[in-house]
Amino acid sequence: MLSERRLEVLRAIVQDYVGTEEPVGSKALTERHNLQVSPATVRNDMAALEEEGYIAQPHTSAGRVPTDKGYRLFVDKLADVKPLSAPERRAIQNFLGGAVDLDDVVARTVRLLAQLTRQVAVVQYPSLSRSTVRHVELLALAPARLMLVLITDTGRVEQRHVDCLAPFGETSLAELRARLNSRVAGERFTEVPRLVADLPDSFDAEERGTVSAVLSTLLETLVEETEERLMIGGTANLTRFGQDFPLTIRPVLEALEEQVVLLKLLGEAKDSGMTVRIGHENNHEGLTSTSVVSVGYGSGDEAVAKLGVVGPTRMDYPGTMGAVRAVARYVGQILAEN
Amino acid sequence: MLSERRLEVLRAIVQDYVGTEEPVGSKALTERHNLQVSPATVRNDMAALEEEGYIAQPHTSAGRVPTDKGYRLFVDKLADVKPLSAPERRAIQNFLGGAVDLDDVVARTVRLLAQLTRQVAVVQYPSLSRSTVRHVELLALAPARLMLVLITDTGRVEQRHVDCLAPFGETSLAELRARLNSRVAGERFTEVPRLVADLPDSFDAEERGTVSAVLSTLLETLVEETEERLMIGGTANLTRFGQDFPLTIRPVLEALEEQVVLLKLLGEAKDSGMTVRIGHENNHEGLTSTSVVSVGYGSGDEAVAKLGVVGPTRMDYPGTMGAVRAVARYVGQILAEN
DNA sequence: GTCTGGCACTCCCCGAGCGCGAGTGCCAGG
DNA sequence: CCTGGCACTCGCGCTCGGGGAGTGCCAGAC
Repeated sequence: MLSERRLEVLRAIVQDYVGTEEPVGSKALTERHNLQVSPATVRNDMAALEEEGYIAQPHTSAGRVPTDKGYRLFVDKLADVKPLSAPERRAIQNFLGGAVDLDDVVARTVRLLAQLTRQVAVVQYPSLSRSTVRHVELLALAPARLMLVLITDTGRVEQRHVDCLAPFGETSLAELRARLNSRVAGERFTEVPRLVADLPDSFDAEERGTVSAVLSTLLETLVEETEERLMIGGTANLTRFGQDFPLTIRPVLEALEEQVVLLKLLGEAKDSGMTVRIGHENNHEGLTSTSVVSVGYGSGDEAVAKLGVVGPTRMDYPGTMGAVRAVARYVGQILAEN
Repeated sequence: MLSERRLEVLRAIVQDYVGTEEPVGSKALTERHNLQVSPATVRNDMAALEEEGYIAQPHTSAGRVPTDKGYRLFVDKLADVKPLSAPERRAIQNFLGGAVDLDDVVARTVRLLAQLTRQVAVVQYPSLSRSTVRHVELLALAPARLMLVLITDTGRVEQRHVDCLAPFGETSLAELRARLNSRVAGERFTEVPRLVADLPDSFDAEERGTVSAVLSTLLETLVEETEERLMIGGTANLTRFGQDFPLTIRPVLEALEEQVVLLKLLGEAKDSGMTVRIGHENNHEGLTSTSVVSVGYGSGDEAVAKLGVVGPTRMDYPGTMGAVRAVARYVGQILAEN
């Protein structure tokens, strides 16, 4: 077990390194933090911390740098989430309040997060699988072609075309629309398959094919994982990463473009509470020198999606966590208001 | 007026510089292109080209590099659009053909363009102002709250909430829906205001307020310029820019994040035919070392939106133009099929 | 007039060498 | 267990010089 002071030294190293972006030495530490001990003592502590794998030196006789393990300990034990100031909170509320629709909410959230944290922001659209159905709309585009529009309680809209074998009358369409909605409106997506299973039975044989086609399109839409969308912003902040550029920034940009990677990352995070994944914990080659801070958000108690930021492992964790948490809360509020 | 050979020299300089990314000298030129003249002659030509401002040297006694003016001449007079190969075209068609909805079409187009050109791709969503209305849907969310859904011929869906002063019956709602659609379905957005102007008159006094509210929300949606959306991809390709990184890449990323900037850029491009804006022609500080190749696309003869790529001024113009044009064509086809 | 070969000149790039300074590990003493 | 002292290490930045690619100019040939 590490002594109290050694933890204090680790905290100081993390803080200084995050601030200066340069390896920190024993002398500088004692000067900037009042540790009440001499540099030599700190050196001994550092040697111990290095032994345990919390810090490392880039070269012999250089200062120390926290390792992923060191950041992990810092986040778990040594850092408190830093709450935002009142003006900051007001600004968030004002900014998000001006949104006109879901797209706009997400877009504004991304901008906001990127600006607050000065890092890359990622916001997932409210997930279909955890939402409920607000309304299903059916339109005839052509005699044998329908459009299915699915509207969720979070305001998300999905649309699909359905080709019917036989023309489908306006009366039948109205009936199907009415029955469909009376069954699924307000229900969770996961319940829908069960609720509509016997719907085709109540239609004439000749209409049954089309009804089934509509239903299967609907079900497909509900489970479609590829439709887990997200929005990214603040990539320009990547340029503040370091100066060893192409090597660092390239794989990160590539990872960010692969929405699959990000969705997986967010998916692996805890459903409730904040998740911080540091460096190698991301299990992704391009993201070994980045950390991801994410948290769920939703209109009610339950999270409908996640948002977060991606930044260098060398980031201001308390501040970032504070911003992420605050933004998630306000987004939840905005969604609840609609 | 420049002689034939001097133009040939300029073309060779552009081609070599694009290939090697290094200033090109007279000797290398004569070796790689069979100009049938000696380096000394080429040097004279180069001096003339420099005099005219088509090329420049980074330092005394270094090779020459094309200027924006040089690229401009190259694009206008010396280069032909390079058509894609048959396999490439088939690949495009296959890839785009798999799209399930408009979002997917746009997303796939972005990926495709980025991959083909190895540059940053930008695709504008079909513009509302040039589309026609396919359907307007009205749903009652609550007694005094409606949702307005606007579906365009390009498959785009916009939704807005409308608060009514007084509850609005289901019958009235159906009537409004029917009348609204019979007037505007199939019409261009620009016509809509005229077509619905007298609609409130045909309703009872007490319903008129709500009808007006719905209409004004509809009109707002139609003119909403902020809703000109676009999608970006391939930013990782920026890392191939050069090695003097932070300085080059930073402002470009920032410009790309400002969708307003991009929309302005695309907006200034010609409506028909391909537009190439080179370096300073973009009138944007962050984009002085990038060129934008853009073209309109649409389901019919007329362009409903634009797409293009952003890359270094030192880019393969013929190839890029070929890819952009081909992709635009196929996207148009896909849209027409729906 | 136009092209060519020759020649002197310029200037960037690259690697070697060097001093400085920050930081370390270790040790002896409090 | 902490502290001050001390020798050592090693990366960084600087300068310096050689090599090479490229240029401009000029005189001569076609």
